[in-house]
Amino acid sequence: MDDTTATPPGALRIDPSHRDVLDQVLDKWSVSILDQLCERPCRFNVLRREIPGITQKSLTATLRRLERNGIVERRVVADRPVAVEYRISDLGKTLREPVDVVLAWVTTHQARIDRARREFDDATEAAGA
Amino acid sequence: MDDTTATPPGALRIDPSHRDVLDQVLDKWSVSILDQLCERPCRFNVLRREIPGITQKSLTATLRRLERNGIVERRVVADRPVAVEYRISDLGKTLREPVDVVLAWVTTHQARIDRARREFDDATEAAGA
DNA sequence: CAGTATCCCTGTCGATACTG
DNA sequence: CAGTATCGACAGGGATACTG
Repeated sequence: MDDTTATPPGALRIDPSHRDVLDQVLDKWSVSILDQLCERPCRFNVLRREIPGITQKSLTATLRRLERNGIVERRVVADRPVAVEYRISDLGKTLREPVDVVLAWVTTHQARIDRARREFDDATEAAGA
Repeated sequence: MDDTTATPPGALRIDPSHRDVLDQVLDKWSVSILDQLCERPCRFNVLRREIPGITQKSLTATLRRLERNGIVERRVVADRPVAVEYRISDLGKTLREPVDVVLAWVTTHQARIDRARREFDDATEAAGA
């Protein structure tokens, strides 16, 4: 059945600038940071602790990139012992829904993807052997 | 204000396996291939032509990965002069909507993102100078 | 506390050449 | 036509050390 999944006429096509935005905003660590900052504003080391596996370097780089793209806001709270707070921007809030849609897709289809992978790997191995 | 930015109760959190799927399925070339195959099944060199900038190597690698994840199906059509057809799978069709949601987000907010980038770059440059 | 600076390693990507 | 094989260039990411 060529059901209604069939490509809607107005289907979107990707172009390099789209790619560029996706790379900057949906990369390895951005989604985790987004998750965290959607819950509450956070200081640097809180984010560091809440996101297992991330290094200072990657955290700094990702925060900078998200800040540059207007997704998060950086704000110096105190300066004696320096304190910096990151919070989600209004633009960033709008990103949450699309990301959740994608994550929901992953969750929904994960079992099927895993199965596909196993079958592929088995078939490949069998052929290769 | 500790407003209603407040995470909706059911908000999704990312985990490593989600990350892994996103990397395999929303990477540099996958979306373009998805776009193309959602329109019609294609042969290797047709895809190659339709997707500007992609190399054989990347096309092969991306198609294999998508095939492994059950997103596209590979099918040998003829074998005298070898002909191979790639088509979107049922699972792949379900990926289209989430991807379109993300692309729609990019399209909607691109101007704002561009502006944010310029402002950030200007501010950074001013500070750096 | 919140970074910056450096080194190094690995994976990725493109270009090129070759094959069934 | 549809790939595979190989190589060199390069960016991303981690570990470590240092700083205002």
